[in-house]
Amino acid sequence: MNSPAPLSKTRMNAAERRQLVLAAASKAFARGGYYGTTTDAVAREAGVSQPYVVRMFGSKAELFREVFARAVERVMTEFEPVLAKISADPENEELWGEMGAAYTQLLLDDRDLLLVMMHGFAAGSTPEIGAQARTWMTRIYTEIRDRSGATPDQVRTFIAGGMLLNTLVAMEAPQHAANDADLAELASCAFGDGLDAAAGEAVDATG
Amino acid sequence: MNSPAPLSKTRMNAAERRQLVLAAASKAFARGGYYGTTTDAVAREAGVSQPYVVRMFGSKAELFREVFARAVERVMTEFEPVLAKISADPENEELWGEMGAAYTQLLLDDRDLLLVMMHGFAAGSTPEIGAQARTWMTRIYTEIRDRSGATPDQVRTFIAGGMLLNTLVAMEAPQHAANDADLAELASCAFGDGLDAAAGEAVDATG
DNA sequence: ACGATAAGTAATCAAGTGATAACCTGTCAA
DNA sequence: TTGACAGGTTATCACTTGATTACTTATCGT
Repeated sequence: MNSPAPLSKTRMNAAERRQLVLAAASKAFARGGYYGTTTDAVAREAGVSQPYVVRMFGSKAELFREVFARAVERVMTEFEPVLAKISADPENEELWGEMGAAYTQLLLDDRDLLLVMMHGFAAGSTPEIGAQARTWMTRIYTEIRDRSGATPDQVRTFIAGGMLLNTLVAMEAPQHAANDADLAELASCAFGDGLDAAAGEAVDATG
Repeated sequence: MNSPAPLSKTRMNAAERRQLVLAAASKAFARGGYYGTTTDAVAREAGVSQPYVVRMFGSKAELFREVFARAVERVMTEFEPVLAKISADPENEELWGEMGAAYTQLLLDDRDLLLVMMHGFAAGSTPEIGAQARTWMTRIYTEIRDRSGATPDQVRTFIAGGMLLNTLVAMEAPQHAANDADLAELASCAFGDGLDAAAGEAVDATG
């Protein structure tokens, strides 16, 4: 299937290589989701052989689980300081904007994380993934709720906004905003400022 | 691959059969998304042979496009009367609740529609699907905005709520709410009333 | 009756896919 | 030096999957 010429003869220790493969898998799964991504694509992205990827994680499903978990954990970590602020000053509605900004920033920083997260949720009807997806969604919800002391509806609204952002990124709305004023309006409304930075280079109208 | 014994010798005309296959495809794609669903699964669901499905629509991608389009169109149709009301009485904030209720009702009525829609959006990075996904998202946005006369942010908030509902349904949150009080709280907050009806039979904790 | 056309199916394929087994080769302790 | 283990790869498999081709058989106008 795939057998990249080893770029260098020097070897990595397993832990290092593992991180590298996880990063590659994150990128690959972000694009295609669970079913739409082959282990070979991950391997190529990582610059290793396909059997190595499979053996390293046992199975494709196991690999996805790990990538999924890392993504959610990273998101939660990024929320942490803002949640601390909200916890200290619960009345300050403005801090929710800061939460949104944190999410948007993460998106600009590493969109793959959020896309992986979304694909995990979307593949929730697949039993192997679904249970984990529910667990993570619950964790996200309770963490935000408990740390912020917000009402369920406040938390719901925030998470909902995140889901829309994920969706817009998944359909590459920012890249195509230049060709569609209405889509641009929705995107800029959802992303707030900093969208322009996110857009990167636009894509021609045929895309 | 699949060759179901013809249940009856009587034939349908193509148009009828087409609708039947589209309904089956809707169900199948709702579960697995684009990549996670085989044409054979669609065929089995429809009770026809796999080659027939492919030939009838030209390709799997074409079939999905049609299913996707029907789903979005159906959703828009369902919004129509409520949008008319909002248009006539723009100040009445309560009508947005009615929009949400319309969406929830559609969800209870035929969750497949919304799941297909979501999977279409989620698969947006696949070029064949992405362009259509963006077109539809734009259509939904402009339609709601123009017919209601609402601000972009009002519309954004509404669509965001829809995306969360889709996600929760995709991960089968209602069915598992009984086993997880926090997930149940989020779900009941997102769905509003009528969730209990949606839950149907719960599923044991291993699911 | 009959033949043309539409509504299907059976058989088959080439490509792709996750996984396994067997093998190679740096690296490092003794 | 050497030998053993960790870090990889090559080769290969069984199975799936979308698609194509060729065939069968209802149905209906004449």
